[in-house]
Amino acid sequence: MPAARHVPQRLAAAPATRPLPQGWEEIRAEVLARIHARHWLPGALIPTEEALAQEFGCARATVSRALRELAESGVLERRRKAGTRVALHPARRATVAIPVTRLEVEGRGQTYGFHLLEQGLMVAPVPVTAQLGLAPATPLLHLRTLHLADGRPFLYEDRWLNPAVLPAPLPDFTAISANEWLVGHVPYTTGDIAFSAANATVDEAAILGLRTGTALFITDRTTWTWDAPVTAVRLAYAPGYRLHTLV
Amino acid sequence: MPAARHVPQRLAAAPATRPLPQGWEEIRAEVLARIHARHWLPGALIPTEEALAQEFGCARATVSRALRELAESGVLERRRKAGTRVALHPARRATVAIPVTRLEVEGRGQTYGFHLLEQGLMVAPVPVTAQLGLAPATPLLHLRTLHLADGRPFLYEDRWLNPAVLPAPLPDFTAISANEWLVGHVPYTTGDIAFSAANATVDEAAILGLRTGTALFITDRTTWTWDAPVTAVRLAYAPGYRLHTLV
DNA sequence: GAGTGGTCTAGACCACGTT
DNA sequence: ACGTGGTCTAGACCACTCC
Repeated sequence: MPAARHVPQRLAAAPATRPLPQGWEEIRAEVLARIHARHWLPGALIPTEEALAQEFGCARATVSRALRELAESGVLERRRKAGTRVALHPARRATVAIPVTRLEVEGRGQTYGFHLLEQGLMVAPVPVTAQLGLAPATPLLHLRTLHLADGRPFLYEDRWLNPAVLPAPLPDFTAISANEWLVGHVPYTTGDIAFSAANATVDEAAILGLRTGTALFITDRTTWTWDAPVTAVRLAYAPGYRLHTLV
Repeated sequence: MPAARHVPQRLAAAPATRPLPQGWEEIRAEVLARIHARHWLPGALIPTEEALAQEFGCARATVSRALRELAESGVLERRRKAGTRVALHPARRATVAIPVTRLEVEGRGQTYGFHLLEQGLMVAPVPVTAQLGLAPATPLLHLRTLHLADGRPFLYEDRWLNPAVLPAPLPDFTAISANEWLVGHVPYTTGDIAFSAANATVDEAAILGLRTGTALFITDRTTWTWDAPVTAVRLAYAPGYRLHTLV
């Protein structure tokens, strides 16, 4: 909880108000409450940081922190000079965690395992090189891995690695999954992730032990380190997988 | 860009270093660069805020902002007294935007439309009431809506609304979609979202104009206002839909 | 030009968790 | 107990953008 020292009293006190919000978290809650109470309507301008700071008897920076968080979660829209508005079309933002597969499995209390199905340097299909922004004929390291939970197929991973940007001694990918080695050895800075659904192909069904056509949850990820592409990977999850938002 | 005034010069200047990072964004980039250069290894302690502030010649609050952002995105792990470490198992966090369906369609340059397929007050299935934390026999408002893009099926929405918490004059849901009315009239404070894949049922296939068994991208959302449940909704997207992360 | 948010500073107190 | 991050303050300058 925030400190309550040095609290300047409002001179123009509203009669019998509830206690002032303390700290940026309570201010954020208070603003949300006013929006929810339809005291501040969608699209409406809310008071300036300075006005709110005066009302709450705190520094402007504290109000700023609260409003910034709300703007980052899509509740408010802020522009200099124009002020702060309640979002009219709240494209709410949600955060998802993308853990290493081993931890994802172990987090469910299951035993993790994996099989490297294929490994080889080869020319990638054009969609892959295009996605990575590489010349069409660039040879890439292709790894296909089946991840297991309690010995049962959990996730089929089809990965292309750019050998040009990998640190020198490549590991034995039958001993450590590419997934896990990468996060420890190529901390990435940017990436793009897309989620979708697809019917299992004949190959995917065979690998995952499913009937052809089973609906699979798909994650496509492209990873970059500064400006060099590192890896493009497609993850196909066995049925039952659900990706949850945080909090 | 941040201000560069009042920059205290480092007394113990390292010889011929590159210019100091200016502002919290550049500091964040510098920290990321050191991690990426494997100067700071996964699991390792990095200097304290105070030490970095001294090194960069800025206030501690500026370093704090940069490190906080990195912690929020999963790159660093911070604990009081224990200090700040490079995340050993970086469960990277990604943010997705959840817009109103109409805007999602219009954002693709397509024309939006919808049909209300069913509307009625009825006892919800047990999984739904359980998900909302309501008594099993609670009557809920059930809405089934088909959203269209350029006249073609885009999204099938199966929604349960808690009438007890809705503002008094309910709209004509054939004129405004529940999706859109809710965001304008019941700003929510919390919610849980899960993404998954499922084969289209016979009904879903008929509604969306697909073959039974087609893989659908599913979003399940539960929404609360403070502590009262508002709505539980299942969205089934027509094939081709991809959910992208921001940035 | 002027108003608003965005950032920075220097200092301070506090909460938490390791020791 | 003590070190580290978390937060707050009061003031300042700046960037952006609307008028």
